[in-house]
Amino acid sequence: MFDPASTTLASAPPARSATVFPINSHSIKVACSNCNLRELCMPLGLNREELDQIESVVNLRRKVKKGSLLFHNGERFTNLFAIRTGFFKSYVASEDGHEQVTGFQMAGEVLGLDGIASDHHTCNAIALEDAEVCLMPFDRIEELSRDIPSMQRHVHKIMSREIVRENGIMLLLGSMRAEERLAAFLLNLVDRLHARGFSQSELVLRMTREEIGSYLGLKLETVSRAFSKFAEDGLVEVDKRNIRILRSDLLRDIVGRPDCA
Amino acid sequence: MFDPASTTLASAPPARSATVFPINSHSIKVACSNCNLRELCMPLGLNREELDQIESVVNLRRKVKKGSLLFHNGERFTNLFAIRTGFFKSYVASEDGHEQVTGFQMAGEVLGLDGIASDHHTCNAIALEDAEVCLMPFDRIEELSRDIPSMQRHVHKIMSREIVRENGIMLLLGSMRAEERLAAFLLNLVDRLHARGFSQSELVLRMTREEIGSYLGLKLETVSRAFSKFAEDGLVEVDKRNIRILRSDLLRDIVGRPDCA
DNA sequence: TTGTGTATTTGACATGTGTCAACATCCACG
DNA sequence: CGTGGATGTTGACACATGTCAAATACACAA
Repeated sequence: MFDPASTTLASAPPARSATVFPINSHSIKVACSNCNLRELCMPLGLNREELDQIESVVNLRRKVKKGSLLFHNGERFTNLFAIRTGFFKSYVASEDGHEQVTGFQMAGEVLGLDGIASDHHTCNAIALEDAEVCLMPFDRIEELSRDIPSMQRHVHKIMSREIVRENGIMLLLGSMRAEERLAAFLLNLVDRLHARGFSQSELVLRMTREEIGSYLGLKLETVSRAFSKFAEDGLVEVDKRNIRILRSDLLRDIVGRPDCA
Repeated sequence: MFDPASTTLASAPPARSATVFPINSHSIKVACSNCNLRELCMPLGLNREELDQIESVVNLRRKVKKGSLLFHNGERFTNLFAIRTGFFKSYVASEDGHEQVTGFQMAGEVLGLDGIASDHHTCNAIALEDAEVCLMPFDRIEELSRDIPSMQRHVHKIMSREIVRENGIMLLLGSMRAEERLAAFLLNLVDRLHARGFSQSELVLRMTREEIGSYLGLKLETVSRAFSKFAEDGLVEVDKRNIRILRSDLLRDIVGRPDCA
């Protein structure tokens, strides 16, 4: 269970259908006021005028094909991106070419916060399925934050939430063993999907075993073995990337603490 | 018994002195305009009036004894803390009692950003030596950010920088081996100390091997062995917590290359 | 002084995960 | 339909790090 007060993300009412439906082939106008993800992206309790202001900022969408980059390390930072549909991974690369996945993002989540620090992105974001994002020019966000305190607070909370999330990942990477990591990962994913109106027990992985492994600090073979172990023990059913969670209680036991990543 | 905080960060004498004037045992007034850490805490290019505004926000200091908590998980969030003197660790704890150190913070750095997300802190911060911090009520920071765009940008950069830092730790924890982690850790520490006017090659560790290990996802014995290996290879001199870096070039090589042992 | 507790180092051994390899499966595309 | 490349599973083995234990040094209090 999640605590509805703790995060606006989790408290959002079901926003159905994160599957992709091509809207138009080019960038189009956005209407935040009609967007069913609004409560994930935007602060609550805005009046009509404030909503209009926001729509003047969030004025473009962009479609991102599966496998293509939304932004990359070194690119100049100008926009934050709110995911409308689709699924992304973000990752950093070390000099020797190793890739470390730093997160998987889904509808209603924000990408690009890393770029604020130096006006250039320091990581990469790639679409794991055809996706659509809303462009939010950051200087306009800052203007808006100066005018609308609830907007300002919202931006701060989104950034702080990312810091807290990464604290959780550090705990995971620093102290958990393979099966604990995978259990935490699955529970976190299914929680976030459930908050968006999807099943509590079934999910489709959009990423490879290797990408999961990179995120969890494991090799793909170890991830595969952990899946097999869970299946053997009757905790989950695994059919390629289709996962059904049978015993989330036992998964939670394995993690030791719920809701970490 | 004035002034325990004069035993500050490291072995070398501070070039840009971080020593404190004698102060009494409770919180006192602050003068940012005179603070030699201003360039770390504050945006550049503020005029007199803006500085006065800031000083009306950053109006209290607090002394923190070695070993005592600055804030803890669950505590209500009201302030950010700018470190004036001293050295902190921040950490999260899992239910089973395991502690994961999430960072070590020194003069000029900011603590408490985790609390913004939910109005409560989600980690703990403890002083590793007698310390002094400036209290910055966050609602006042937000007010100020609305009035002074360079302040707003500064706050955003500080938060983004923390996100980028944690991305780097994820890379470290997810893909580096013990000696690479320790090398990266030492280089990072000495860099930050050097930016504060301390030696490029000498440092005094304010944390135990166990705390280093927690931060790096290693056991204390592994940390100790890595230190011994570095010393044996002539990369560093290790005398308990006094470290002299002899070959930072080779340390850098170790960080960059994932196979060297 | 002596004693107690914490921190650190080092050795011997255990084990979880990585590495390498073989094989199966699936899907995109000719 | 094939067919080749990406993806996933599983086994055998290697090795980096964890675990356990002992010894040392030091700080601090009685």
